[in-house]
Amino acid sequence: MADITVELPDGTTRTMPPGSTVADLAGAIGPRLRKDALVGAIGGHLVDLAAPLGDGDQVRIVTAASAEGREVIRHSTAHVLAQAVTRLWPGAHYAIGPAVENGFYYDFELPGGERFTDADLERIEAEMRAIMAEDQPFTRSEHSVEEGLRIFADQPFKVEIITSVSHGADDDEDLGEVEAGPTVSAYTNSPAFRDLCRGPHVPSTGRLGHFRLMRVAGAYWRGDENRPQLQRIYGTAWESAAALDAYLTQLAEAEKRDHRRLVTDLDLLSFPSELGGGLAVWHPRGAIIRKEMEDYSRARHLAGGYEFVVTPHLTNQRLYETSGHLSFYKDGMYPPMELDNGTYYMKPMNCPMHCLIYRSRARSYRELPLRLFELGTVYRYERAGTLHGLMRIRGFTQDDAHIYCREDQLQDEIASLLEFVMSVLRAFGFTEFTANLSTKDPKKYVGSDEIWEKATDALTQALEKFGLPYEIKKGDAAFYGPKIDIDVRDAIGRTWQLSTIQCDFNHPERFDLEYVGSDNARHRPIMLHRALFGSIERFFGVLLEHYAGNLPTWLSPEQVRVLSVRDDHDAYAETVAATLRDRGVRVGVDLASEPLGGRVRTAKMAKIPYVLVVGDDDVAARTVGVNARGRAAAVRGVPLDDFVADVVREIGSHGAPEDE
RNA sequence: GCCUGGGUAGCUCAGUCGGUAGAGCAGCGCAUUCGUAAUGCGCAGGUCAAGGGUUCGAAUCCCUUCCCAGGCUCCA
Repeated sequence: MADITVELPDGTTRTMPPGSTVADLAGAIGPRLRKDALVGAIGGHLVDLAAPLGDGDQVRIVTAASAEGREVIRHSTAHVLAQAVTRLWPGAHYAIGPAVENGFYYDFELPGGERFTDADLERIEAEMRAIMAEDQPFTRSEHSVEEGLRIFADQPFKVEIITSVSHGADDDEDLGEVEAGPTVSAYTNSPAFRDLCRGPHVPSTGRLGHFRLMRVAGAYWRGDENRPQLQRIYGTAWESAAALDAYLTQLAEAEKRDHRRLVTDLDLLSFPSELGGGLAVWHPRGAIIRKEMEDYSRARHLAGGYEFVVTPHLTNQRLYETSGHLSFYKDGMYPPMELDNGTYYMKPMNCPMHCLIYRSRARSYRELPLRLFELGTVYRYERAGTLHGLMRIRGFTQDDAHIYCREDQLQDEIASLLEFVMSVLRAFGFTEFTANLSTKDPKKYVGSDEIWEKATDALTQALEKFGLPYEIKKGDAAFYGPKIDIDVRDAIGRTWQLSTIQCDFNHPERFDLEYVGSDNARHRPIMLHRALFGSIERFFGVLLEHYAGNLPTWLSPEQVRVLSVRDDHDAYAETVAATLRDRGVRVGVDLASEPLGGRVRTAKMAKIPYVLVVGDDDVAARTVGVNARGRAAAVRGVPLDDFVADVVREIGSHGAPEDE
């Protein structure tokens, strides 16, 4: 047999003896690579190290510390999880077990309807470590469909997968397990355990080990709430102990900055159970932050050519019949109130009401674009299990605007909108943005193809203009028009979807909105929906987590706290506070009733940007001792007037003590 | 809505086999007068989420409801 020549990623070629595998190739390149190699990629398709090479193949060796490598590790760890569970619970059925972001899961059905508890995780983890210590090889085998059905005869979920794939189903979930085709593949890592799987896997279980089982959860088979609910075990797995530690540290960090903890610790707001789930009351400190956010938003909107409107929280159902929402979204609305003059609903959105304002009189083309803005509070009956602090809540306030414009204005309007959105988000400390562009679902849409194309173009060009990285989500648009969603990246690298810009060809039609053009004829305007924060509550939560509670000075409820060293400095402390207050600074005073150290600590724990300490020297020289948040040492003897000027400047520029 | 786990003082949590509830922090009072992350002592604080059941006796066992956490599903 002739030698095999393969091409490596750098373009060089290498000739190998016939029958060589990916592992042989890695070994030929270097012993270190042979050791680090986890799987290979032939023509971009991941394969086991044991896979044979073919002449002319383009081959790449994949090591553990790569996205592909981690995915393989996670997938292989999931197999070991299933193996451990079948050892501990003989007769357990295992369903699917893919790699996911940061880890993996596996779904099980235990004999006799038994459930996992948190305590079981420890046992399972120990069993997994034993399997890894046994260093079992993962061996691939291929079978006909009939054979596959026989092998997995006692695994009903596997049988269902094999059956559906062999019938040509193209369910993504199934394809994670097996590839469509006349054969199915399986991996055996001990005589006692075999799993249906497309692979590839690490060469042996000994290559795994930097993992941790995280939690038990219920999950519907096939993600369908009408089908049985399985027991899902989630885990995380990494290529090294260091990577695992880094991940666990990041989780701990995220937990520390959980907004639900911070709102309590900082006394910002609460969710009294008397109100029912998903409804918050804002305490004074939280309300100050919120007011600052709203004031800033209003000021920017005013400057941006928006007109403010106000609409009621309650409406007759006729409105939602006109808008068409009722038939679609009734489930998400609070139930109707039947009154003698009709049926009323809490409003779940502001758009239809803004349309009524537009329609309240004849509109001229000269008025367009007409930008209506409202901090509109809406109520949506989110299902109980979906509520999550401020992030998913039942009563919330949208910074909602609807822009009515002519077709020839669409392009410019969208471009300036995008700029406006990013500019406002930057003022809140976000610097990294990405976007998603959702395009037409060909099966479900209203409006002409022409207008869809025009609007999609306008959105695309705006994204290009600002160099915003974006992904196209084909068919993801609402039926009424294409949209851009903007994600921000926070201080610890998580992304949050905040803003949205949506084209709407439906409302203008349903509300019969018109304007009189320069040609004296009636035309239909285009409507844009856009929210910048999305919801104030959610944005507030995101901000808290982004800053870990250390809000920039302009947003801090208490910007400065003045502490006197002894009570004969109390009067001067009050003078300092009054001076700051006169300049619009929010300032508190903590007089000398308990030791200074304790008062400093209290102020620090409240994350107050500036703690001022005043004693003998300061009274004499009209100075303050400045202890800035995030700074190791205090600065003594700062002239009061200098401090006032600095802090006023910082507030105006949306700065924080940490910036200096 | 579904699965699992929870709900004990304002917060964080302990409470053994079913025998009427405990700590730290916070709060209040008194003392302390102190130069940068916890001054001391004392006091008060509870329908053990709510309702029902079992029991001589329930924070503890059972049922229902509400709320919370993590998932699933959903998210106009």
